[in-house]
Amino acid sequence: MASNPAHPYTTNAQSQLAAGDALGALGLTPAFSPLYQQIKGLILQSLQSGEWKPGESIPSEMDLAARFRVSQGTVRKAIDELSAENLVVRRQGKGTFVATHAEQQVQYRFLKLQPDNGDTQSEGPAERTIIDCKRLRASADIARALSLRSGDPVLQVRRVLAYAGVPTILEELWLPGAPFKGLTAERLSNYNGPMYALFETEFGVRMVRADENIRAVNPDSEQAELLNVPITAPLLSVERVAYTYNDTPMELRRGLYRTDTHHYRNALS
Amino acid sequence: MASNPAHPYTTNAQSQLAAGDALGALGLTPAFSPLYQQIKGLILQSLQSGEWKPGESIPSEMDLAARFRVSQGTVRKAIDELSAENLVVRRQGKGTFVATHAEQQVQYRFLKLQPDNGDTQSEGPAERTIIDCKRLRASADIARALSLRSGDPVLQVRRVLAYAGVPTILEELWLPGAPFKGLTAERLSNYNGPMYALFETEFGVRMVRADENIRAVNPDSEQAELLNVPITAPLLSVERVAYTYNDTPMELRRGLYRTDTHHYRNALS
DNA sequence: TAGTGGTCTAGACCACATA
DNA sequence: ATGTGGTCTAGACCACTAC
Repeated sequence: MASNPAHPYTTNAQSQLAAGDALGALGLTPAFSPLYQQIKGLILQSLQSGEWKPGESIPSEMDLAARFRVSQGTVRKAIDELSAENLVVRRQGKGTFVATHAEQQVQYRFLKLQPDNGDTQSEGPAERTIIDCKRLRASADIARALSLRSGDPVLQVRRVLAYAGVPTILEELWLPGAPFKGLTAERLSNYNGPMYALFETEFGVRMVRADENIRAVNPDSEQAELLNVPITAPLLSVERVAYTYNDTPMELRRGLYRTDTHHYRNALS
Repeated sequence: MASNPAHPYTTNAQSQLAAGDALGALGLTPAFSPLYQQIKGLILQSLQSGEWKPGESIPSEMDLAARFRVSQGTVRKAIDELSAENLVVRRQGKGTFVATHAEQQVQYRFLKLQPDNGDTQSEGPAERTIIDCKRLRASADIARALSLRSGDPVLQVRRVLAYAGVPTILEELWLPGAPFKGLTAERLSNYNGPMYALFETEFGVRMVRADENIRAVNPDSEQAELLNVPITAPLLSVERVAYTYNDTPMELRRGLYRTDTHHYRNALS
């Protein structure tokens, strides 16, 4: 076969095979997937390995294209998907940046509670009070949620979030012990900002997505006291499992939300 | 200027101006936007005008490219966005289809309540019972939500949804009177399927997105009786505004959900 | 076999940010 | 002036579906 000046897909097929072999060498199924998906996977690995840290810029599309030996358009499509999944943020003229919970604009990305008078647009809670931070052994349900074994070491944190002096959210959260070694109530109290930002900068753990299960419940007497409501008050129970890369669960969080002055907002599409 | 064999962006700019003029003729701001955004807008108009009906296929990318005098890639990017917004569904080898609430696969798209034991994956409620369907005048809050004036005619529907014989959802919904003229309790009772599918086929109204405000509340005595719970039971209050094309609100729905055997599931990313 | 959407490339120019 | 992401085109081939 003559080497025509333009036969893009031949080049493509070669790269595809090469990338497939790379995946095969990693012990993954060499199942067929488009080139840009494979490139996306490679970029994901670099994100996960910490080659580029949260807030930093990743190499330009041209650089990545050269590195992976594919066209710039293919890299672009890979980054398009990463951007749609909120793993990176593109900024025209500046570059593509690793997403972070520490940025002002998308702070408290996972907190859907908003004040009823929507003028103060989705700002974070004004006051945060740590109740305690204990080292425990995982019970069966905690272990299941975090993909651990019963009895594995976990950290339990409890705190209250208040808006304008009104305690509104009571949170109880569990973290796997190993990745969060060294986390104390004091460090949590001293940190001023979203807890997920602290996880990124201090422990290198980046939450990329989460699932929430929501119910209406009544508080027990201790919860009622902490939230300053009667035990007959209906409250939102929000159970969240947050995941880092590779769908690895890294946090179980159980929140009780007062919804007398706030509401949980959800956009459906 | 000589007509070079390849000067794509010149062609592009011409088309851009042409499309811009078309928009201008419609009285819209001729503000700059990329060609594919303008094409997206034109496709959206055809969807809205009913040129292609829910469930039908729209013209192929090549046909649309010829129609709008742009490249197939530009049409593709426009359809990409419409697909991401769930307005159309692509099927490889078959075509691109207008999305519908009547399809088996995405039925009850807006219903986030799921049974606690996730084995029965997000199926619809088993039994639906219409309580009543009245013609009323819009109160101030109903009017505001539906972008009507106080006193405008609206329809109010109330119904109960049950799972395995257990009444679980009590819904009260308001619709603008004009578009839904002729809707009766009988027609609702006879229809077997999602209410949004009936809206599409019988009234030509397609809901494309919705916003929900969620709270924890206690029922009043009537609500408690209909749901077969004590008035002290905490319930989820889900207030939804559903929109058709052009962000036009077409339904206000207030639901009370029992969350003793079900939960509201939300994916955050 | 033909038609559809899906992938990939190559190259050009635009819009934005920075120096 | 340079480099980044953003847009647009043209053309090729792949994967799926239907006839």
